[in-house]
Amino acid sequence: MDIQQLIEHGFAIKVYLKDALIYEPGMLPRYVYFIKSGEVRMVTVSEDGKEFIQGIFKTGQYFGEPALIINRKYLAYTIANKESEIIPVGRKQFFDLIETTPGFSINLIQTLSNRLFYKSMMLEELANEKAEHRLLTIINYLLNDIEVGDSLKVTRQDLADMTGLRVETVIREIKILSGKGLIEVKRGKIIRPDKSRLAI
Amino acid sequence: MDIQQLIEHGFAIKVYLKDALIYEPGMLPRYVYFIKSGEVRMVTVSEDGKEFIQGIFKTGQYFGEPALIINRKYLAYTIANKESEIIPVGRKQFFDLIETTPGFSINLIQTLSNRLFYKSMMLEELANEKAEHRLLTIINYLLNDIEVGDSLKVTRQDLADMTGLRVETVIREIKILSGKGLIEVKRGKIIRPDKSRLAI
DNA sequence: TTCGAAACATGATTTAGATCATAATTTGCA
DNA sequence: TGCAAATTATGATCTAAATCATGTTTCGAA
Repeated sequence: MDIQQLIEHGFAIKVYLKDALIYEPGMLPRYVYFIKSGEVRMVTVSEDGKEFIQGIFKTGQYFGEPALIINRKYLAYTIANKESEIIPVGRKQFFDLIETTPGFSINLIQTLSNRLFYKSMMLEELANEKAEHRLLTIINYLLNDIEVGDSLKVTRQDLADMTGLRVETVIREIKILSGKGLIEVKRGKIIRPDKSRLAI
Repeated sequence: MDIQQLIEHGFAIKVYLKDALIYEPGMLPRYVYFIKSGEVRMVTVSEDGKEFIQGIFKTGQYFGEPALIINRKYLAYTIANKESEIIPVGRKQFFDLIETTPGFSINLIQTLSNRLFYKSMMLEELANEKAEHRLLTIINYLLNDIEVGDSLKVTRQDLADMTGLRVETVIREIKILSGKGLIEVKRGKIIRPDKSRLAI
């Protein structure tokens, strides 16, 4: 589904400022959210306040469908990482889109499959693997999405929040991985090396 | 998609004996598997041999689509838990089904959304919550699928393999949960009580 | 009905990573 | 460009759960 098409169909754009809350756990889903510009993060928060990043969504992507489709309360908070233009699409309109927009249904199926793949991979890591392995897996996964020579723009805290580790542990393990030559770090930044070791 | 329809359309049924391997990590997906009868488990295995149960699939369900849809190698082993009749449906036929079978597309979207929901819940648990909380969450999730008064038919090892814990930890924590009255245990079996505390 | 294998149980010890404390860098923005 | 806030860094201690060891109980097949 093209965002431009949505706008032409008359859907309203809503602006969320940085750190604005889009929805929170316990709310019943009423919309699917399409991102015209900006970025949001989806996080769950444990009883003692620790965040886990369930996903990051960027321009052109949409989020919030699973809870709406199966009609269950949200599990996560979704928060704007920066000022973002979001198009909320109501339940009925969303199902209309699925039925009437050619290719949207298969696009949704692929999107869900991709997320499922990522979550299966992370579940295996969190259930069974030690800190070093977890970090290497996530780092290689993230490196896949950037150009050779570029660096990851995530903080150690972000990596901690994606792996369920603590920031001190991430800092220590990154040093170890770097020392072993398993990742390349320049001035604190993790770089995508010329030859990517892992094609995930 | 109705299994009976598949059979009428001439798809062959393959029988897997108990503990037979259906696919393993690294293989490129060629089929989606529909279960006519029986049960399979999908597990990932860590470097040191520890299993994690990614999912259990039963009669009438299908599995293996995400990897096929996004065309990536399988991450998990899929193994018959008991003798099972399985209908492998090739890539092309599967996409034909999506396009031509009324309701199949939306059924697939719902199925994927449900699995995503479960995996998001488990990721939060594995990333942030302690053994007791993890176990209580999974137990309540599983209790939802059985009748009041019935008992869970999973072993402590199964619970360990679903939560990333060790069997000794599961045994000890179940005693604690039972002692606190948070779960009901009779002769070693976890029972679904009259009033279910948690509707997840 | 018995016998061997699963499953459940429990104590002792170890350990990976959390937690706590404190400081050095880096960043962005006033 | 100066300075507070964010990020990175590092050592010391603590702890939840893993690991190891060794039963006991339950179950299913012969």
